Amino acid sequence: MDLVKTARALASDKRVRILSWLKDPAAHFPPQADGDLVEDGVCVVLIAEKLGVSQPTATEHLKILAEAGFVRARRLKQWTFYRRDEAAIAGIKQGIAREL
Amino acid sequence: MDLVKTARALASDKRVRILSWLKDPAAHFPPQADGDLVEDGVCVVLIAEKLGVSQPTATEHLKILAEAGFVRARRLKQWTFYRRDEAAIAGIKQGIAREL
DNA sequence: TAGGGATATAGGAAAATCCCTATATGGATC
DNA sequence: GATCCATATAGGGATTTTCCTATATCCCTA
Repeated sequence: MDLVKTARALASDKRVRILSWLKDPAAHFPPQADGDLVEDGVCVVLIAEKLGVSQPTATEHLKILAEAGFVRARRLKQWTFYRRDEAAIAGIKQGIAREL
Repeated sequence: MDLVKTARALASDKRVRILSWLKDPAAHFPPQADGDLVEDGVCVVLIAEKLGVSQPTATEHLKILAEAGFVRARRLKQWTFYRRDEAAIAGIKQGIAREL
């Protein structure tokens, strides 16, 4: 586990909020026409709107979270849905507990 | 616990290395004339040298670690010694496990 | 295959971080 | 009190991060 890379991903209020929202997507986002909020994840546009940033900025934040292992992207039709990777996050927590 | 502040403190290779060295100061630093490495902590100059940065830069890194709760400063004579705050770090680990 | 919607990439401006030198401060000692 | 050593603070340059607009790409649908 790369502790610095993990920490950098969490060193942003916006990224931490995304992670928090994705714990319970149905409580934080409206239903989607395609893609189940819980099963498939939340689409980039919804995250960008709730975050109050442009779509490219949201994409960039999600990319950083994905590269650190916190979330996974799933492409369905023309949308990309992001959801938490709970198994990876559990591993990250263990890694932090071990290395800190 | 402020997750973003904690993450920012860890979002630097140099600060993570300091934290790691301070787990076992005697294994990483030479004996000090004043101040016990384990009891009192490690003086700023030794940390700056090992880190390969100037003294003010080391001071800045240590300040960031201290403000996030990872280390504590102890002033003895004209030296400032830094040591890990294990109780606080345990709390940080719990906080991360809870909030992530 | 033409059109359109969603996402990704490119490029650049603004802000934050990192690290330096110079200097101020704090405290011990002569 | 004068001096010296360790640390803290000030100020500034270089790099990185953040976020935007414009545009390219991907993929569905007509």
